[in-house]
Amino acid sequence: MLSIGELSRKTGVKVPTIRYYEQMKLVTAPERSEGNQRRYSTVELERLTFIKHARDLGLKIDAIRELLDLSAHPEQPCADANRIAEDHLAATRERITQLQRLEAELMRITEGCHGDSIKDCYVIQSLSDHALCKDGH
Amino acid sequence: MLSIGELSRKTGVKVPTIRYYEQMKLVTAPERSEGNQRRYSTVELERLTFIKHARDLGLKIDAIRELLDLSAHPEQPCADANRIAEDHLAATRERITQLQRLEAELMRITEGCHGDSIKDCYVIQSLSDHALCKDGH
DNA sequence: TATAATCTCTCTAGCAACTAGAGCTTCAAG
DNA sequence: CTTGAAGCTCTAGTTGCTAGAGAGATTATA
Repeated sequence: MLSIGELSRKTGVKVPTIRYYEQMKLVTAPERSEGNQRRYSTVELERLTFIKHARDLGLKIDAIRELLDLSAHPEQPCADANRIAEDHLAATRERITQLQRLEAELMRITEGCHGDSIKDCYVIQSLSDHALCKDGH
Repeated sequence: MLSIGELSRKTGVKVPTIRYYEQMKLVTAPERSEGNQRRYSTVELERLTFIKHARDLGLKIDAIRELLDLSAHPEQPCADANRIAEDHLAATRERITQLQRLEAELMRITEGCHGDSIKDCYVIQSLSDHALCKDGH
């Protein structure tokens, strides 16, 4: 039986976050000690490891909840689990593309500045005047 | 003189967001009509355009406030403005790298799944067992 | 000028996913 | 048996908005 602190150390999930997940019903409320402290078994350790890993991958709480529900029904087809992962992959790719566009513009802005006082600072000008941008964002 | 709705249409910033920015002191409280409605001049239009552009680039409210303060002092050196933009560029690049690592792992996970029921679904397994990951995240 | 349709006003509350702190109780080591 | 760390519940704060209630203002048309 693990205390919440030990569970935290083993999973890398902070103590208040574990309690938050319990509130959000991502993890079920564990047994309690005589003095009302949480005591976890390896079942909960595994479940929380799963959650941590999924969160590190950027999955939203709702998506994780869905995956946990799915994994509770081992005989069902896994198309749904795949769909969740693929949706997230697509969203991740889109976000990367978007950030790369921003990177390009930020480079242009920071490299373009050769004035030395604000009144002819390219950074400030670029932000004021959208027409200086190369692409429409 | 523009009403808040007109300002919204011209800048692409939603009406409640404009009021929110006023509360956050990103834009100063404008004049009011007889009947207490906000009336904006082109000064505010430009300022809000600046803000919108910076937000689209992903800059945080605090960074934007700093840039606005800087642009109010045209005779000061623009090194600070450059630093803000460069900091943001660095953060953006880091985020891209991070997302690319996630993309790789998500690909591995979704492509690896050839089972047809949850009990041997690679997606679920990968999330449960961190050891299946190639890199340490 | 009356009236209807559309804006706008303030205020409060909610979102995601936590984090921080107050004030208290319990546990484990020596 | 004491003491200090860890745990408990509860509330409120974070960021950048968004939604809704219920009231008042403005504008276009009849």
